[in-house]
Amino acid sequence: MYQSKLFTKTVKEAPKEEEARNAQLLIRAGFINKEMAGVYSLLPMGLKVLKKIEEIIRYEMNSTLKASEIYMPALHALENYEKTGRDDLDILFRTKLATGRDLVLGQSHEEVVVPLVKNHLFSYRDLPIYVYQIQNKFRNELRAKSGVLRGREFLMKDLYSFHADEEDFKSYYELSKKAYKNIFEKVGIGEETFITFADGGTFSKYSHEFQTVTDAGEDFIHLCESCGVAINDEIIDEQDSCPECGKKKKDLVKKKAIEVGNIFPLKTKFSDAFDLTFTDEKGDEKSVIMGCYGIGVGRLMGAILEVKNDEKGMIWPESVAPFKFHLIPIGKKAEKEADKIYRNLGKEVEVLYDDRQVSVGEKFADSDLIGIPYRLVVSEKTLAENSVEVKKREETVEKLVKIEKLQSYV
RNA sequence: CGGGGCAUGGUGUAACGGCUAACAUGCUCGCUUUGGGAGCGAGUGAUUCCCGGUUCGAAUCCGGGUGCCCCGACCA
Repeated sequence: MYQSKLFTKTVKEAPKEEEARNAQLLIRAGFINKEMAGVYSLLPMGLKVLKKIEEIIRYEMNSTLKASEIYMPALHALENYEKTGRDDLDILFRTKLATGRDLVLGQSHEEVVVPLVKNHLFSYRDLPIYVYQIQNKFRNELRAKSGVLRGREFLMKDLYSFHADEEDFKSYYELSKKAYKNIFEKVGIGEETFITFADGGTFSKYSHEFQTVTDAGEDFIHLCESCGVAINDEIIDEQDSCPECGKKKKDLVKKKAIEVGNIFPLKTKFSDAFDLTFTDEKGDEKSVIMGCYGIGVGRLMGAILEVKNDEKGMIWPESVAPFKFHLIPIGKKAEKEADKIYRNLGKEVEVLYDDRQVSVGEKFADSDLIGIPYRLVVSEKTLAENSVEVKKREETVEKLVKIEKLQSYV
């Protein structure tokens, strides 16, 4: 893409109202626009990053977890929440139809997916069922905070599983841990992200969260460094030791972290609320066992950024970067060759081509801010060697690479 | 929702109750310049968040709103 065609601009200083590192960088680089507290527009490069994260999630949902993607509405009937007892949640955005019927904006989709599945589930032969969606959620938070980490409208992946018995649920739940681990590794924060025992609510001992260690986080976890599992601070008082390997509580390390994912055994809480049942092999009617599995997609983008940045700007992992290469010509004489390189590389990978007539310093500063993995500089100097200077964003060393060898980086 | 802070061109900041609200940056035009946010010149851009009050006079003081940020509470 030609940088001159990008309608967004970078700015030197973030608005002073943003203190969160993720919001400062995303706004300075023109990835997002703030509409109000906790509500952001996604601009071209921000959207590209988000779409890449979505695709990584989709792949794991489809291939590892064999789930089917659907898309449910944001407008929900309040009646459904009366059935599950969640109609008094204070984070619900409430609204009405013109006819007066009470509605809420969806903050989660159990109240929609269970009646939906009820229309398609009758026999044990129909089970298990796995459905997921990637969709905006609305939560009327008393306090939005930390940039994109806690918004009032935000993109979320939510998966719901339906099982005939506890064993079948259990094995799927374990598989979901694996899928989640794959996702966080692929987006580049595998080393900082830990599965964490958390409160299971009234009907399960535990749920599990995926917590990314960063000072920007709003949770505290107690990390067991021997087995790489953590315990959420909210349940630490009930524990004597690591539930995974038995290491003593006093040897766990307390860290600040952000919850990027959560998986939750629901037992029959929601299926019972809507009489979601099936007929088993013996002809008996039984309740369906459920699980739900969430990932905050926008929050994940923010969490990646909190982990991957330096004083100059963002450092995107290649898997989610808006572009792979940032091509920068210096001087009139380099432009012709840069055009040619852009045409060749651009056929195979995403290249942001800085074709703007601005000073070198500005190009470099913007390049560091935007944080594309590979910076390619073409100048009279490099052309004398028939080369291009290649620099990885996360490294300080540059090296000259012959133009014909550039293909090996694709 | 409890506590604290802030609000001035697009952005970042300045201005004793008193002159035409200043500076930087941005943007426009011209010249110049191309290996780290370049230089010179000329322009442009503001209902000082809103409503009310005090005063001869309010960006500045007072009252009430609203918005934003931070701490806490909350977070199936």
